[in-house]
Amino acid sequence: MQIRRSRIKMNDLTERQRLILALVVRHYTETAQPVGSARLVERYYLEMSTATVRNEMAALTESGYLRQPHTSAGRVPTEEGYRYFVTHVVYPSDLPEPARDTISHQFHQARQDVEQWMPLAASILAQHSRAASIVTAPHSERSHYKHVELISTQGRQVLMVLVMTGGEVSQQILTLAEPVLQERLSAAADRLNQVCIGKTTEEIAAFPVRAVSLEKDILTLVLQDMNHGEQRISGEIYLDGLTNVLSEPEFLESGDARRGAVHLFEERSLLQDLLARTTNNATVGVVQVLIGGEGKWEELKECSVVLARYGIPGLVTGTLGVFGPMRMPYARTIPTVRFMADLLSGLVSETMIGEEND
Amino acid sequence: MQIRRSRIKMNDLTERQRLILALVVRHYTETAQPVGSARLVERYYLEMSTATVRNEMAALTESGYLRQPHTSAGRVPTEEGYRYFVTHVVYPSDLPEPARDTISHQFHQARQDVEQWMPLAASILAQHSRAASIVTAPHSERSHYKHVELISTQGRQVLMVLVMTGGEVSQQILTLAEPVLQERLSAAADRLNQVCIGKTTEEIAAFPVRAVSLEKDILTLVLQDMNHGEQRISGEIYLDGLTNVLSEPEFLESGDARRGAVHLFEERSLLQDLLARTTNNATVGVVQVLIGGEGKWEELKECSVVLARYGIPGLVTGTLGVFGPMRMPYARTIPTVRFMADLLSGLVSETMIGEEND
DNA sequence: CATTAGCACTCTCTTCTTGAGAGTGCTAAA
DNA sequence: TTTAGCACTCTCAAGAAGAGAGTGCTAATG
Repeated sequence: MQIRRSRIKMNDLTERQRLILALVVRHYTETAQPVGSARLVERYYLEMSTATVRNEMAALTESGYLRQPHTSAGRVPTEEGYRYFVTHVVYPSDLPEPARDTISHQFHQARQDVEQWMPLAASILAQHSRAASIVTAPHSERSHYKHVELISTQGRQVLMVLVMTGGEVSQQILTLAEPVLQERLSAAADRLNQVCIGKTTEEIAAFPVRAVSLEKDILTLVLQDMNHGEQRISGEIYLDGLTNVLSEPEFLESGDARRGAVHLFEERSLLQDLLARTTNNATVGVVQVLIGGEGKWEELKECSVVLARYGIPGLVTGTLGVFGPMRMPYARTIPTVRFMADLLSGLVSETMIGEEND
Repeated sequence: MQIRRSRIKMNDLTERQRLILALVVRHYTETAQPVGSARLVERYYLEMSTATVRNEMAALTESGYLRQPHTSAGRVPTEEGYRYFVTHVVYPSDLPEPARDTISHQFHQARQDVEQWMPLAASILAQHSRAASIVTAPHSERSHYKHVELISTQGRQVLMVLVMTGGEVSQQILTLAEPVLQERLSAAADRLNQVCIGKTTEEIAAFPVRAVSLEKDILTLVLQDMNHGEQRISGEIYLDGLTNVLSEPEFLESGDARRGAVHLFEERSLLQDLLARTTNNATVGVVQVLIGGEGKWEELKECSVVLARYGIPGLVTGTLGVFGPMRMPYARTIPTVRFMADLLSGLVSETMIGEEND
């Protein structure tokens, strides 16, 4: 909004105001209660009187960084307040050693089991951030054909399993005009595999179409599948830790907030949209903080989302992050998300780099 | 409990008592409010006075089928009351034609896309039962090897994709002692595929172990994967419609109930346990109703679960069902679950029957 | 003898009142 | 510029009172 920009200049706060803003944010994050001048002075041994703090708070309120739930209550950070806190006060810091070790260790346990990586990442992220986590599987921007397998089932139904060079797998049912024996299916698959291996969608689409009906049908389906995969913005979405969020007071009290959170978690298309619109052009490894839905998402009105992309830029990437109340311990959450993104990027590089080697 | 058995005889209710119990259940299911004698007479045009109804209600309360939240409130069905209702009053009925058509139609849309079957089943089930749905992917009790694919990635890491004859797919990372070229990997996979195709875990395990190190490693991993698949009780779990349940008054008001429901939905191992213990020896197509956790599941204290197994008995089976408040429209939910189970059974037969044909 | 009208009684739920507590803003002094 | 002092505001919890819904019991009825 323009009003916002013009009314609030980035560095219009004195050192002392920044301190007080930071302390209000910190105290509110911990207690979920509006914080008053007296509490602040007492709790943090401030070397000024409550009246001084009151004056500064009045100034911060005037500037739009704090607000009062009602006339005679303490102060609560506004969206702007959190935003200022995140950009100007929380300096990029690394996750402390012990936490890094724990996470690395937890991850190392499941190194072999590819299928466990994503749910595990989601679980660890949820556990360490004490919020809800969102992790998408790494997704290739270009698919390279590796192998197709045709499995005869009943009569004219054929199950097709398509494997890409990154290890992505997709399945489809193909209904033929007439029953075909497994041998013929295998032969067809073999021929296709020889011709298509390592090829991209465009390369396969450019093949001269042969007259052989069975192979043509399969090829069409293969292309459709590969295209479908490339069209999608992200891989499968893994979620965890919804309970963490729902037990925060914001969500216990407000039925609206709760509905929003649960809805966000159930409606994958909503999540897809959120991830696509916020991290689409984001740089890998850079943490983005979305506070209060930014007017675009009604469900996120009282929430914040901390996101980062991971993977190999331009090749395979995924998104991961955390969703919680606006009153979130950003100082801990942001480094956690960054660390997890780096960790998964490493994992993806190790596994997927072969894609370009064939 | 023994007390329960001895105090309540199955058919100790008069026709009129059964009617009143049924009406209390029905009215309470609709309104979520304790039902009083006057309401009942008025609402259902009963040809008796409120005093008579009061007497019968007193009798039903004495027998343990109804209870009063407090002295001067209306009646609410007890667990026993619901149980009696489900077993003696709701007679097995089919889902009405229009609902069947709608469901079949919705399903037909996604016939080709195997990967959409399970989430779609969960979504439809949630939508039609207006509760939360639980669907597990069909799971083979015996795995038959179909094909393995080895994909060279970085250095010593190899991605293995294993396909079974029902179309099940699993992936693992294999770390070799030294780097191996893609050609050698493909050759090894080819040899393995020729030898193992169609074999079960036991048959493969019985092979004389060759000295060739690479193949041996792969074979070990293949076996481990197949075993792992057979050990699991069910396939992946798909959930939907948690919002439906959470917007029921029971869950809006009681934080405990809400926590229980969300916890059940997040903790897959809990669900696994629930499904395993209730439907393990169940007959395919028979609907089971679990009311109030039966003392075994704290999380289900105020909830009911309606479950059925589907698939081909002894070969591939899965479980599907619905989870909601104890105050559930069983007369609609039970036929819906049964119909969905039959539908999926059909689908599985069509697709998977090939398993025995090789 | 089962059924029913009549009635006193019980318990919850909502609304209103009241007082304590926390916090503010303003003014005037240091 | 900072701070002590103070009147004022607003919420929240606890208690009081009345309405409403429903019950159980008793005595009358076909």
